[in-house]
Amino acid sequence: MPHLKHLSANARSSGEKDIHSAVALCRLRGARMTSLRIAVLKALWGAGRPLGAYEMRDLVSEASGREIAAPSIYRTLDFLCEQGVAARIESRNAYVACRRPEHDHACVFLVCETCGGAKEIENPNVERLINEDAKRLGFAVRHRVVELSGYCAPCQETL
Amino acid sequence: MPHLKHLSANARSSGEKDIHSAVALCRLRGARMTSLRIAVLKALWGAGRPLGAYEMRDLVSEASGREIAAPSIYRTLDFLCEQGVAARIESRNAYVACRRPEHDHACVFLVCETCGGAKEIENPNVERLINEDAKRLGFAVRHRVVELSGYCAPCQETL
DNA sequence: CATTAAATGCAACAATATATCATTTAAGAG
DNA sequence: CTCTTAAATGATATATTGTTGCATTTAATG
Repeated sequence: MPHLKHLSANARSSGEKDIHSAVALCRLRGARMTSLRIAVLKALWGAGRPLGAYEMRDLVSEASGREIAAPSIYRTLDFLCEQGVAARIESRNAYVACRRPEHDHACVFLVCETCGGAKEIENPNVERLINEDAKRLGFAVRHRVVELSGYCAPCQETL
Repeated sequence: MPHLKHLSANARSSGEKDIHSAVALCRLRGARMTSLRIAVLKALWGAGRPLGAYEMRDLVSEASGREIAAPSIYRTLDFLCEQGVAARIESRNAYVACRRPEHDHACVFLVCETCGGAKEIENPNVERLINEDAKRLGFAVRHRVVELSGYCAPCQETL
């Protein structure tokens, strides 16, 4: 495996297999996996970090050899988020491939302000506590956003 | 107290006193509380719900009788957030007055998709769990975003 | 192959946010 | 009180992010 030194740990560990299983999951649900959707998903996995919509547009446009317009990218990203194979980082206006494609999952994202990387973790206890708060207030939760920004371990060492 | 039926519960309960204590807190820290900063803070308290920056610009412009430009509004909102007397709702691109002005607080916001209202609660356990996760990963947290969107109790009854 | 709903292309535009530099304001020193 | 100086604001332009509306293409199904 040569020429991998510029790829992040996330990108290195994300093989074709992960994308294929994400694609398969969407297909199982009856969703159409078009070439654009697959291209966007590949770009997300390949980046291994949150990508802005316009950054994504440039990547996919270059990879496909033609100009993809912003609305197509936004629609595609919306679709991937609905399917749970991607997630939007609200505090960054950016999108990442999601490791937990089950629907309505509650992830915690840790976003590094230095390298721009995002780590996704699960914490059922956080989800439970939050849901308890909501229930106590009679609030019907449709979507959860739990994001931490700061400095990841590698970036702290570099300083 | 006449003519209050169009104000939200939040707005009703937010008197001058709250604003004054927020202003006093900022002053104690050595911050300059200018007329623009106070006007923006008043608008935030008065609204009792998250306001977008441009919505804020229109409100403050009308109240002051002259056009305030977007950059001034953004700078002012940034300042109020740094002081902890306001908070940004990332998933809404909006700002609310903050009931817990202590710095580096971890609030949970419950934002209603129907009425646009936002309720702010504290949950030290959520904060603790999140911090434990971060610590385990060697991640240095600088900022936390915990936001729920869904339907508040009153809006559920209306349906 | 025809039908049809979903997906995409495309152009314009709306909403959100920032950069830059000139000007004003206000706190503290003398 | 006036001067000095740093902070805050004004003003203009521009960058970035996201959406609307409608025409066209694509792909699943009969």
